[in-house]
Amino acid sequence: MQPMILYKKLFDHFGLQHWWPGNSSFEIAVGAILTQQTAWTNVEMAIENLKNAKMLDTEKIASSDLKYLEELIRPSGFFRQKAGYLKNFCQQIIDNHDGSIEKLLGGELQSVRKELLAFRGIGPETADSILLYAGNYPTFVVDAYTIRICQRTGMFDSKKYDEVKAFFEEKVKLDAQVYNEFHALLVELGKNHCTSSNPKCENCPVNNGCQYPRRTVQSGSQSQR
DNA sequence: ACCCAGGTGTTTC
DNA sequence: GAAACACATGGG
Repeated sequence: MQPMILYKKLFDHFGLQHWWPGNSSFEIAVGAILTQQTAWTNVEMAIENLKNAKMLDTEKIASSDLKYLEELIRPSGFFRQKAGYLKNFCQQIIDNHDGSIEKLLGGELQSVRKELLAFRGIGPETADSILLYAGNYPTFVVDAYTIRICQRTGMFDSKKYDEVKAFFEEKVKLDAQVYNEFHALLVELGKNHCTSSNPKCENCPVNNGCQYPRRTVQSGSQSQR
C-alpha cells in the first residue's frame, strides 16, 4: 500500500485530528518534550500545573528552582530528566534567540532542525514535532507507531528514523498541513488498532494487505526485497 | 498485578 | 551499529 492511500483511508475513518493541542508555539514545544514515552493525559496534568503556577514561560522556567519544576511536571513521568531538558531548552532560547521561540522557529528548516537536535533531550521525533506543530515546517514526524504500521502493512521495513522519514517525504508531497494530519492519524491508528497487544491487527480499518506476522524466517537467505 | 505510553541518552556487546 | 538499560507516572 502506498502512503497516500493509507492517508486517505485513515482520514476517511478518523477524520480531522486538530493537532497539536496547545495555544502557543512554546506550549507545543513544552508538550513535545513532556510527552516523550508518556501518555498525553499525563502531559495535560503537567502543563496544567505549569499554567496554574504561571510557569509556562521561557524566563520563568530557565530561572526556576529545579526541584520546584520537577514537582510541577511530575505527572508526566521521567520528571527529573525532563525538568533538566526544559530548563536547558529555555536557557538556549534565551541565550541565542532573545527568549523568543518564534525567533528560533524563524530560520531555515534544516538549520533550525540541526540546532534543536543539539539540545539535550531533543531527539529526532521531538525536534520534528516542534518544527511541524509549533513552526509549521513541512517535516515528517516518525514515531514508534509509524514504524510499526509501516512494518505490519508491508509498506516499508526499517526501524531507522531517518530512513522512514525519508520514505514518507519522498512519497508524500512536502506539505505541513498534510504531514500534520498524517502523523496525528498514524498515532490514532497506532493507539486504537495497530497496537502491540493486537498483533494480528484485528478490526483494523486499513489492514488490507497487513502482513503481520511479517515473514516466516528463512534460514540462510538474507536478501531484502 | 501487569503492560503500556506520541523517546532520549548511556552503556555494552 | 544494534541491543539492552535507565528513566517514572497514571490509566486500562
